[in-house]
Amino acid sequence: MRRPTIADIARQAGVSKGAVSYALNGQPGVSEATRARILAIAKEIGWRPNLAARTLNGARAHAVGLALCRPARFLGVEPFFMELISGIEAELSARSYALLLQVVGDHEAEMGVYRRWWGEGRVDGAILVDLHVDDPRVPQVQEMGMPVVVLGHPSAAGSLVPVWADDSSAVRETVEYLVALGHRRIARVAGLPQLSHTAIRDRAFGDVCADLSLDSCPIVHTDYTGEEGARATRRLLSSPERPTAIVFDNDIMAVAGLSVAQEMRLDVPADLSIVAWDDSPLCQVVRPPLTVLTRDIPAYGAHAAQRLLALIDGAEAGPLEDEAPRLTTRGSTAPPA
Amino acid sequence: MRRPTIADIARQAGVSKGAVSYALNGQPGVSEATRARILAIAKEIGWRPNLAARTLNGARAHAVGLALCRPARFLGVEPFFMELISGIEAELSARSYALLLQVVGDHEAEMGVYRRWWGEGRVDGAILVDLHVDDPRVPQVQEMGMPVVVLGHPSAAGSLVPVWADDSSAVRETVEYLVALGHRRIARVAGLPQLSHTAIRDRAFGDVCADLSLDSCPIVHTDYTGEEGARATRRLLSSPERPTAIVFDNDIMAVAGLSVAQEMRLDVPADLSIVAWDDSPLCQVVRPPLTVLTRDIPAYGAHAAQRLLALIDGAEAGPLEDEAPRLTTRGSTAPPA
DNA sequence: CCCCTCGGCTGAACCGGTCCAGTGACCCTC
DNA sequence: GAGGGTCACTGGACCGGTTCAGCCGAGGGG
Repeated sequence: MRRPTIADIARQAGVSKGAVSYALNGQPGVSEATRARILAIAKEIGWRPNLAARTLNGARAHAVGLALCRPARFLGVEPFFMELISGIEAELSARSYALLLQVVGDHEAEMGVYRRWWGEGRVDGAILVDLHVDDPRVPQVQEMGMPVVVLGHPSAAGSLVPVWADDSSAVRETVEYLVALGHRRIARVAGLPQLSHTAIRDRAFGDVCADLSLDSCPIVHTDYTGEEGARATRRLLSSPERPTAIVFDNDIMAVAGLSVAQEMRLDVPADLSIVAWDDSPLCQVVRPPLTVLTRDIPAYGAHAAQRLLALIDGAEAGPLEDEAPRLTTRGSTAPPA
Repeated sequence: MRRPTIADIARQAGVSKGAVSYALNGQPGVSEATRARILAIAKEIGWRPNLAARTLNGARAHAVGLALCRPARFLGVEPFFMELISGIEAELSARSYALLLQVVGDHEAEMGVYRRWWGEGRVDGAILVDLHVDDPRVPQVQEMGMPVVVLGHPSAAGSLVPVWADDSSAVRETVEYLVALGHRRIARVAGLPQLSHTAIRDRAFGDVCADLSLDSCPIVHTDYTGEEGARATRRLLSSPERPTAIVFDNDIMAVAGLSVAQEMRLDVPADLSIVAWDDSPLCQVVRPPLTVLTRDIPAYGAHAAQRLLALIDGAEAGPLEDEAPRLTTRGSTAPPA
């Protein structure tokens, strides 16, 4: 049982392929009566447009690509990507676009994937995430001429369209809040130093600490895992200038830090205040529940997808600044004892 | 700058399109000298096969589909899907297959997605997850004639190829272990009751509790969220026949349960033992670290992808029983006080 | 020396759509 | 009633590959 084609419909309706094409695509060139007849036949025999045939005529592939370049075990850890993907999807599926996903090992492999997808006509565009400082992917995709939206700060996006949020102001808001509570020694447990958003947050943290002339404001870099988060916390809490507050770059490290504090018989929040970046069910489930920097990640993904679809449609798309992360206070922050 | 086609290569090499096609596909019909010349030109001008054109000739679409039918906020919570996807991908990308992903709201939408993908020739097959009891999707995809691998127990897979693990024996192993420690009142905080693996675990739990004539063995169903896990735990710990051990169906509920216990001034593991289903960094980060049922989820995904590719290649693929979850003991389980 | 075979290649059909030029039929208008 | 315009539709080229029938020339066997 072959899939029905427009030729089958044409034969049944007693018209030409061309007329069927017009009818099915809502284009002028057929009478309403004929159109209705053709649509009825198409429905009856269960006709679906063959995407390959359409694509071959220079039409869109109706798919966009996303290559994620983090080891599988890190991907699973953070809800971020799954939420991002569901946001992207919500937008794409409304327009019947598909998402092509690939998990790759490094940036070279990632570029290989994009080149292949683009070269094969499999995707109409892509979303670039996890920008690095001086990211080599930016000039490379620019050169490919593929429509691309970048999730990250405009300063790192070259001439690509960026969708971003103001992490700096979020960092500032957090530190100012902690200082208002009375903290003078605040530490930051950051993610991978080569990521551009880590650099931006690091700088903002340094700046605000200098502005407020804090006593100490160390930054420790990690790989986002709970183990490194725990180790960093242990190190910070063992130092002579022990911080009274720590801001973590993700939820899993914050929870690990909380465990370390409890292990060391420090009370949270009396002896140590904790702030996590990105809210997740996890943050609300532990005791005390964690004060967090909240982002609407699905919306972030949806906006990126919107911008990309606009770009694919040939529209001029400018950068989009999304809502900055908001501080949501819970039980893990308080004035130092 | 148009993408180069085989016609461009043919012109440059001074041969026909046909000859180029033979050369590029490693088929007989051209001399080795010509083949080398053609390959060199193809490489030089950066030729890539146009997938649409190939697909149009009845070739494979070189993509498989995966539609996930859980609300976005649940998806983000559990590392399961991200790990599963990375496992699937590892296998697919080795064969240059792409993964089409879509997050849908309900089973009807999911079937719509599969029908569209299959009808449009966008995918060569699909992977079905989260089987329900008497799942309507099973007969429907069977009817479509699309190659499909099911992640779930053979009893629910109809004539589709199942890839599964023996959850029953894992449940039994866990309960027997807890009983060996001295527990007589063991509860199970389960996931969505309509999921077929929940039903299987429920039955196994009931069976082993009966076999060992336990004093009480309540089951509470939840939606997998931390909140419901916490509520279920609170209810169980407030009952007159308070359990001394609880087995949770995922990690986030187990952590929520741990928090509830600590809130109620119960010591874990002295007053309450906790077991979580599926290991994750989270389980190792909390205090005490959680005893868990460990599965190699990426491998699970990889096996499903392997089976599916075999099916697509027209091979006869039988059911595949994957390794059963193993009990990994950590600090959250001990003899009752 | 002729015939046959076979390797190497060409030309064209084909996949399932889109889209453009062209063709009648019909209506309107002066 | 001739000219012009519009509408509904046809036929065929085309997208970029694959594949098949057939052609040509070289080499081998009788």
